[in-house]
Amino acid sequence: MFRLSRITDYGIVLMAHIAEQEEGTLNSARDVADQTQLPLPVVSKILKSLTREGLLRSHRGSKGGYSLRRAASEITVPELITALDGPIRLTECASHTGACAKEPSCHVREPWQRINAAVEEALARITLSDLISPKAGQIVPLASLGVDTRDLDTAGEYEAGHS
Amino acid sequence: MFRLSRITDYGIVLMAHIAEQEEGTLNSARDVADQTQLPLPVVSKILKSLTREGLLRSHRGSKGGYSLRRAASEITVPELITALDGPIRLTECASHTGACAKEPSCHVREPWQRINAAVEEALARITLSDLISPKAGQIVPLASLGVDTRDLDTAGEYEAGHS
DNA sequence: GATTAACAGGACCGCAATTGTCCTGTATCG
DNA sequence: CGATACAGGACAATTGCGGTCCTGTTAATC
Repeated sequence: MFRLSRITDYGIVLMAHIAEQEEGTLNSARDVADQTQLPLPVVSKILKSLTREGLLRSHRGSKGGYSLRRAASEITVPELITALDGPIRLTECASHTGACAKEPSCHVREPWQRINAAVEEALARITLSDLISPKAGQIVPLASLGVDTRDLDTAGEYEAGHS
Repeated sequence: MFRLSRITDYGIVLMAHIAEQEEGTLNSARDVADQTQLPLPVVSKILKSLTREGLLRSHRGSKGGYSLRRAASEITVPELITALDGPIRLTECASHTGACAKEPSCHVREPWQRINAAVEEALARITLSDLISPKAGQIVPLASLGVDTRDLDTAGEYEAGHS
């Protein structure tokens, strides 16, 4: 099933929550768990991972907690996904060439690799701040993403299509 | 891990293979399995599913087999994914509203729904024929998809930044 | 009409991966 | 020194996927 793991789903919610707090706030796992209504152990685990991956900064001890390591506008969705889910690979052989014994007889690999890259690139245009700013709902990503299957050289003939 | 199921991966390979055959050819599961180097039981299972989902037409009996029900150029990637993997939902609540008890406290749902739609839309621009035509590798989809996170109207204030 | 080739539709099991919890450190604040 | 919080794993349980197989049913061929 084509979906993100629940951990990643949660992780993004948590990051968004932290990003919404005033800058400099230290968010304890407990607070975040309470406010997002997610179970504490899970929250704790995810925040630890995100810290390990360099997306959060942690402060130990009493009155400690987590805060963003970079500005929300500098953190992209694929970074979040990669941190929690591992690298984005829609198909098994999407990234590496030569990993599949059936490559000689398979004519689909290379196109898929491009599709994979394309999806990742599309997501990379969305930052954490896009997910939280109330405006973001309208401003929003990809609304009518200008993706085109046909030859890009002839992009002129592609209707500027907003939906 | 953010990926398609193996069944879907295989399914697309199989569909591409069938699409490559001369129109009107009846492809038996055995032939397809042989030529794609995939195990017959799996191939058989997948082809049956694809038939049930209306993407393939089947002919029973000796000398029977499968053929595309529609032209390859009319079959999109999300159709394939949906047929085998179910509807595209990057996150649990990406499609339906009201399924998550935490919605009131969650500020991320709506943006995610858009992202989901956007990814799907991006993939929808890719047809089966894009995956098989030898040119397609170059012409290719999405190569530098013109997706933009910021408001399209205010695109000016966004640093032209491609990475 | 008998035989064979192929699809139809499930039942079924084993493995793997994800979830979620818990426990034992270590650091920091008061 | 005590309380609070993060760090880092170990761990069990469930879920679902991947893959196989079996029993019909349909159609072509001899």
